[in-house]
Amino acid sequence: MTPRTGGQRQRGRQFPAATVVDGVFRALSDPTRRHVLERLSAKPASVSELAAPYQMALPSFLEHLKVLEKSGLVRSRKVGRVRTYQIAPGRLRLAEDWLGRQRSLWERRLDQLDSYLMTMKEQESK
Amino acid sequence: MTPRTGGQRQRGRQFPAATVVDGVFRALSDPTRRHVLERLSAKPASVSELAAPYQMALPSFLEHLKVLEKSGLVRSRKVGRVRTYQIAPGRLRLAEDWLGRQRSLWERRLDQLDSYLMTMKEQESK
DNA sequence: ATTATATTTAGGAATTGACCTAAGTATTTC
DNA sequence: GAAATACTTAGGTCAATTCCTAAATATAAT
Repeated sequence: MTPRTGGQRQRGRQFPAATVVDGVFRALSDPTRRHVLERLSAKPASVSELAAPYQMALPSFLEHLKVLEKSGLVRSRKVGRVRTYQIAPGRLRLAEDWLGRQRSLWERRLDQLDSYLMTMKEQESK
Repeated sequence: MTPRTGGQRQRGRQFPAATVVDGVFRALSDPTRRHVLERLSAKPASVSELAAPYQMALPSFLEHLKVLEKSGLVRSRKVGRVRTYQIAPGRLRLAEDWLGRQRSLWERRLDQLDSYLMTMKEQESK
């Protein structure tokens, strides 16, 4: 019953438990989505208001909103036929924290050994 | 010779000029890649050293390193047959800045109007 | 010169992501 | 209640991502 019958070994991702952070960074990796977030920083807005600046078809744009909401970066509520989106700051801080932690770590390091192996001659590689 | 002959209108992405930030966030959206970065925060390491903890095939793992390097988050140099990777702090700060800017913006906002439309009843939507 | 080591390249398959058009559904408005 | 309005759902294409195996290349060691 064990796998490994033939060709493929593993198909999906190496880390099945994609953390929340994954989703946040993925959501942020798209310019449209980042623009939307910037827009929402100013104030909440409806789907059509948010979609207006883009020439993208509505359903496509909706996908982006779904990604954002699933990542926890925004929340939405529907009142009547209008759905309004709003920023949800929590997740953002999560990403920021990861980055900050990392940065502080390696900044100290790099400061310390400044160059290490790497600076020994700048001999390119590519 | 112009497109738009039939069905499809636009194929690629809406923003052809994917900024540097795009790549950085994308690179960060994968747990393997984040782990590698964490690892490199401690000190530079070779491909095989970095790959060791993962059961992934080497070529697959190499892909991740390439993504990281293309995003500018790490740099590498090959000496002899060994390629060594190292953190490159610049890009990271870029991402951190974007996040920080955003956060400060909306934190102020949310503080101000605290609830707005959204809190009017918590009527779910899903 | 061989053999071992450390990557690299080539080539593929499955999934996911980002778009699209067309056709709903639910709420107002008139 | 008929027609707008504001999303939603369904279904499809194409490209990029994420893994894989097998084979190649470059260096180092013997």
